[in-house]
Amino acid sequence: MSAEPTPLRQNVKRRENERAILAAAEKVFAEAGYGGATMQLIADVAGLPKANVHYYFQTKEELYRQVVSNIFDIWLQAAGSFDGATGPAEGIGAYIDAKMELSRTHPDGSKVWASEVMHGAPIIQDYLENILVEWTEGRARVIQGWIDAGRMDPISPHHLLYLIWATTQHYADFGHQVETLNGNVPLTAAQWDEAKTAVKTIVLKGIGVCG
Amino acid sequence: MSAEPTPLRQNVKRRENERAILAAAEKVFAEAGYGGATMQLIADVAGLPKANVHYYFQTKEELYRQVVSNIFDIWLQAAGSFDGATGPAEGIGAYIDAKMELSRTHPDGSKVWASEVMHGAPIIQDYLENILVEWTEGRARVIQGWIDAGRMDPISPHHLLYLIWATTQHYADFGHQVETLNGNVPLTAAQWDEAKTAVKTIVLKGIGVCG
DNA sequence: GTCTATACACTGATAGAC
DNA sequence: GTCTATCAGTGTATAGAC
Repeated sequence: MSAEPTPLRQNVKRRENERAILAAAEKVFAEAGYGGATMQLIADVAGLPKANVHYYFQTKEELYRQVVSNIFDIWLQAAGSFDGATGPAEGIGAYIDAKMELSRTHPDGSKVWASEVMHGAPIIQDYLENILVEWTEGRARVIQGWIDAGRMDPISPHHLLYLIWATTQHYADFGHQVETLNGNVPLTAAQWDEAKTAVKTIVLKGIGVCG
Repeated sequence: MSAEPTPLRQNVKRRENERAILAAAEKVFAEAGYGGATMQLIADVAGLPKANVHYYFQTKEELYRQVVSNIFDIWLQAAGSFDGATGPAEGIGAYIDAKMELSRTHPDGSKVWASEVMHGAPIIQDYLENILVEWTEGRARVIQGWIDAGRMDPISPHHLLYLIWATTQHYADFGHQVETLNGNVPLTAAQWDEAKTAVKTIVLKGIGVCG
């Protein structure tokens, strides 16, 4: 009934397995940290024997690096909200929305990223020093331009960005604490909207933009 | 020359060793996470044989619990800035200052706390559900009182607190990223003041308080 | 390509001499 | 109280049958 595995089929299987392993790894690394995560548990969550995980990703560190790398890419995509904005209200507002949405849909990725940075970014220091520095300086210049044009208050662009990163990612990284303070139930869709509105209201008004 | 160890002397030695172990543990747990930290490394940093660490703290988990517990206490002390404030400008401003100062002087503790919460607070969930919930609800009522009195904008107190926690702790938890974006050098005293001012400016203006 | 069995290193914890 | 030596358990990684 079933045909012999063709090269195409094998490639499909390979991609499926790699995706399953990466998804499982993101979850396990987020829940247990790099040191606490085990290849055995990642294999179990992915539904594969441990040796297969090592077949696709030779070492634990290589798998971890791939996970962190994927997260960083997603993170950078949200940065697009900044570009093509006609002013601070639109640009910063859309950026906050995008990052809040990422915290809602991708909490595990955010946690892995936070963990990596908290431990001194041993794996992705080169990303930080190159891509992130470049991105940050570019956006800081955009913000400074808005300030020079009198479209918002003279706030240090870097500290403004830190405040936005910290607050939006808090809903993912400290999601467990937020849930506990919410009576041990996850935020509802309405509460997520409330959070987005509260953050945007404070930030935009705080930098002197009407909204 | 030296006298026999008296009970007093032994107690002093005991306290010194415990303090050294706790300080080393905080540092190692912050840098490597719970799973990545080893009793051997903690012992080395503390300058003691590994067996001695086990003599004072029977298990790794017990030592970790003690570290997290200490951090939580320090965290709650900063909360005092809120009490006795005559209004939102003073209360929230002082609270931000206190939390920023904690991030500057106690970054390791902040990281351990963040790591613990990110992994679902397996050790200190009872603290969260009791002490933190109580503290948060109490302060939320204070803020709501200021709102009702027309002294600040009608912002959701919980989301305001999350924004303050996230932003102030970001300078500790993501200190490595901040440093990288600062040209690979730590923030100077002047830059810390700049950060404090930026955060307070955005938050206070953002909630409709003149300052 | 897939999976079982296993080598090898390391960790938390403890026993027992001092 | 202190420290050396060691055990039991677990982790990453791989060899080799299929």
